[in-house]
Amino acid sequence: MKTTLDLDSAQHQALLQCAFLSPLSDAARDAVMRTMTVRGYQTQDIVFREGTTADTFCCILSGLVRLYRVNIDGREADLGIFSAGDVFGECSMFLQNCYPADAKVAEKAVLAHFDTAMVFELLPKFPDIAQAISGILAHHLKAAQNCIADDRLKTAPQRVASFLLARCPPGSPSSTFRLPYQKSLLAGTLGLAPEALSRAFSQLRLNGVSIMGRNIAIEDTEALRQFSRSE
Amino acid sequence: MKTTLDLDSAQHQALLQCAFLSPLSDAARDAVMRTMTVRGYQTQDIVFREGTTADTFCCILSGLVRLYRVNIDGREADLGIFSAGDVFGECSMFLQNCYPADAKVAEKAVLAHFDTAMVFELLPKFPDIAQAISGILAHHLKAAQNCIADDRLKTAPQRVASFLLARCPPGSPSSTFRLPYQKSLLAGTLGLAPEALSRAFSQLRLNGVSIMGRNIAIEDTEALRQFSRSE
DNA sequence: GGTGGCGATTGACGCAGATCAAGACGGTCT
DNA sequence: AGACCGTCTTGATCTGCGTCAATCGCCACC
Repeated sequence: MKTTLDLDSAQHQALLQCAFLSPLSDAARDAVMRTMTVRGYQTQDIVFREGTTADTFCCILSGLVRLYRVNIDGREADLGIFSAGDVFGECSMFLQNCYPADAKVAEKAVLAHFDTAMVFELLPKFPDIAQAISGILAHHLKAAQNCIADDRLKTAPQRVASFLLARCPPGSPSSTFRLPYQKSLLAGTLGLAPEALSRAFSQLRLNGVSIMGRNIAIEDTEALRQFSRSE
Repeated sequence: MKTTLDLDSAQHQALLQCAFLSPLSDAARDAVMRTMTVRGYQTQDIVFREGTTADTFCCILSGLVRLYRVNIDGREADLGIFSAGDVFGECSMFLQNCYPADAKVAEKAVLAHFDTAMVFELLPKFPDIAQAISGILAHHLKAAQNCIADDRLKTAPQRVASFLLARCPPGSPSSTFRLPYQKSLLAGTLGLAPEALSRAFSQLRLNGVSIMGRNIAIEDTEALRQFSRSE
C-alpha cells in the first residue's frame, strides 16, 4: 500500500467497509490492497476523463466525487455523486480499460486507487474478488435504472421526495437530517436546474417538509412516500 | 439441458455466441448449460416481475423482450429492449435474488433460463463465469448511463439519430437497413411518446434520412453524427 | 461595519415534448 | 372488392421545466 497520507479512523473505516473490500477473504483483501495507492485531491480536480485508459478504479475514503458526461458544447449530465465508502470506475475493468464518463472531485477528497490490470490478474485466483465487483456493478446498474425510471415517470418534486425518503431511516414516521451536499449538486444528480430544485422544495413544504438551509425535517414520511409515487 | 423445444441453427448460434457463454471455458460452459432450461413465450407474456424472487436469468434465443418499470398508476418506463443473443436479469444474482424490473415478451420468443442459485454455486469453481457476468453487467451499466446522458443532453431527434447511427456499420458513408422492431417500441426505449418519435423522424428527413415504413436510408452518416451531438 | 462573492430563491418567458383527438396508411379476413 | 383493425402520422393544446435576469441571504475578508 503506497501512500504518503496518514488516514484517520473514519477513512480507514470507509476503506475496509466499502463494497469492494468488505466481502473479501483476508487473503484476497491483502492481495488487492497491495495494488492500492492512496491520493488526496482538491475540489474540482479531475480524477479521470471519459475515453481515457483506465489504470485504476477508486474507493472514496473521504470527500465527494461527481461522475458525469459532457456534451460537445460543454453541457454536463450527472450520472451520480459518490461519497465515503463508495466505489466507482470499476466498470472500466470490463470495458476495454476505458472509462465511460468523467469523474471530478466535488469536495476535497482522499481516494484509494486499485490497479485495474493487477486486480484483473487476481480474479482467477480469488473468485470472491469478481463476486464483489459484480455486486458493485449490479448495484450501480440498479441505481442507473432507478434514475431512468424516475426521470421518465416522476415530476421534479416527486424525484426530490424520493431522494429525501432514501435518506430517512426506514420505518420511522418522521425524520430530520442534513443534506449530504449543496443544493446545486443535488439538482444536478436529479437531472434538474438549480431553480427547478428550489421550486420543488417550495412545493414539498406543502407536503410537510421543512427546509432550513441544508437541514431537512420531514413530518410524515408515509405521506411523502405516497406523494413520491403518484400525484 | 431441459427443453421440449427443438432449436434451429440461428437459436443455437444466439445461445453459444451470447456474452454469457461465449467467453467461457468448455468446462464452465458445460456446467452452466446443465442448469439451463429453454422455454417458448408468446407476445405479451410476462417473463418476470419487479420484486419477485429471481430463480433464473435469461438469454434470448429468438424474439424480443422488453424490460421496464411500472408506476403506481400504470404508466411504464422502458429500461431496454433485448433481442437474440442478449442476456438480461443477471443482475438479480447480486441483488438478493430479486428482479429490479418487469420483463415482458414484445415479440414471440424463445428464452434460455439459467438457474441463479446453481450458477452462483459455480462461481468459486469457475472464475471465468463471474468474469463473464461482470462483463455483461458493465455493458448494461454503460448502456444505462448512455441512456441517462442522452435523456438529459439531447433532444428527441438527436436521440433518434444516435439510435440510427448505432445500427449503421461503422465507417460507411451511407447506410440502409430495417428497424429491428416497430416504432411504438422504439419510441418507448427512447423515452418518447410515439407521436414524438414520428415528429422526430420527420425532422430527420431534413438531415438526409428517408423513412419508408420500417426501412431506413441514411444519406450521410457523418453529417447525421454531427447533428446527433449538438444543434 | 462595509464590501464582495457565491449559492439560493423568485419571477417572467419560451420551448420541447406529453396528451388528446382525428385522420391516413397499411395489413388481413370475408 | 370491401370492411376491419392496428400502427403510424398530423394537428391543436397543455404543461413541466429550462433559461435568463434580478434579488436575497449568508459568510469571508478587508
